[in-house]
Amino acid sequence: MHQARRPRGAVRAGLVTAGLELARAGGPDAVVLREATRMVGVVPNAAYRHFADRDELLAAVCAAALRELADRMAAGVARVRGRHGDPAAALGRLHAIGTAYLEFARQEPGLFATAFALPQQHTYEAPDGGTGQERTPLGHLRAVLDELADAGVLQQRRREGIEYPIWSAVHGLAVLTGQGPLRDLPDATRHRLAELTRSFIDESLIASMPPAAQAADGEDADGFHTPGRAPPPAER
Amino acid sequence: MHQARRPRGAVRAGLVTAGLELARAGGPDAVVLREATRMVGVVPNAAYRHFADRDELLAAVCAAALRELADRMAAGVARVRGRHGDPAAALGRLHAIGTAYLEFARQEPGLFATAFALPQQHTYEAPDGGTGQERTPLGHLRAVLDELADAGVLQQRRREGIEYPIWSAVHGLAVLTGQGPLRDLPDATRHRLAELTRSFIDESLIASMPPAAQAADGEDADGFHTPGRAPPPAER
DNA sequence: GTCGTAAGTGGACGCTGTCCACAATAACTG
DNA sequence: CAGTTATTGTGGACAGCGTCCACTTACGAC
Repeated sequence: MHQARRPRGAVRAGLVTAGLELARAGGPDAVVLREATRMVGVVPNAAYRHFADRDELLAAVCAAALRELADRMAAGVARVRGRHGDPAAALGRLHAIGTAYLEFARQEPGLFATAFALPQQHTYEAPDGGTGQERTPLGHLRAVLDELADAGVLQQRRREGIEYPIWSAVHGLAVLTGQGPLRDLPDATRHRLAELTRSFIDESLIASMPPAAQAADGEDADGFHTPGRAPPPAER
Repeated sequence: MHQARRPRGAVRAGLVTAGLELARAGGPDAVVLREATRMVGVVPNAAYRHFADRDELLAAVCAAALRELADRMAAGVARVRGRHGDPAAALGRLHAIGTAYLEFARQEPGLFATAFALPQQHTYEAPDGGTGQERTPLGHLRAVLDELADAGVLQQRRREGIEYPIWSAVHGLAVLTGQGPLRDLPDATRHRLAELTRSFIDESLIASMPPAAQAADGEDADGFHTPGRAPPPAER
């Protein structure tokens, strides 16, 4: 019983899906080639018709994980009401982006770790010929920051490059409280840290935040930013 | 020819040293038990007399890598002249900490990745019975922030918990520009991002930085913060 | 209808982490 | 100082992994 042929590209797509499932369950190290082929129902070597080696499969899985993160960020942004250019709405959208980022890292630790574990080689170019930042986390962040600058919340001369420190702060928090040394903190403390980081960014972003902007807090995804006093951060 | 016995604990220490070497060259995944035993000159199973499994060896290597990072941060701080409590010196020490952190991540990417890749189990308690934060990155950061608060640069009511957003920003930048999607940026851009993040932190930290504090820039480790205009950050 | 090529199979290799039973030394006991 | 015991290193084995090779099959183009 040789070769129960599948439709064009079904095996490749199946391998990526299977790899994504493995990554969701156990991070990048868990995406093992043989197991993926087993899930697709094909012999291990079949994978080598679609990927040069395991790293190339992992690269595809990473790209998929990154896209899922980007999509969740976009969904979080879209959930914030208010017309483009409204200062409060723009700030709410920035908060929504950070919240979506941190929630993804917490709810899908395996996928989050995989999204940023792209192997040495294989940068895996996006197939559609865009500028390459439409559906990436950085692309979404830039769009919101541009809106903040348009709305006058963020001064134009401070706009350039500001996405990197902001991304770093949110990403660093996600990593440290995810797999990092701050991982087994209680949820309340984790929320407190997220709130702390959010206000840290806000205070660096704008000289004086209008009261209306602070009201935009309620627009956040699902009460992730609990205003109640959480216990102070734990040691080490 | 059985057993050319070594002094007490020499094998264990040798395994950790060998593991550290492997981690330095290739990150946490490269610390492979059999290779470490080969370097020590012992049979693979000998490792199981000192570690329950590979993860426990990795945990020890992680702790060593983390300690090396902490020591470099301490060295960077110690290099900044100026008495304790002097605002400019305190700010210089904060900058030195961040610089040391980023330089370690850039010069020793394998060790840096390993330091934060502690396996699921095996938290690896420090043997000396201290409070557990003396020689850790967080401990050093806290000490400098305490000094900044004492010196009046950082308001006391903003002191609590501020170490986490700052750590997150620096760590996030290190990760993103190290193994992350921003890894193959030219050095000049990388420095510009570091400078950008530093001023981002400064602006969130203090309402108005005294001019004297800005002069403390010169105290930084080795001109990592080049004041010259670097090209703007690259795309994606 | 023939034929080239893409796609899947089977078997093998070396490497890894880990387990078991055994041997020899170091350390403690009397 | 003699004998027991715990510690440490050895040898051999196993399954699972990534990867390579030679072979076979089905599909699509001419």
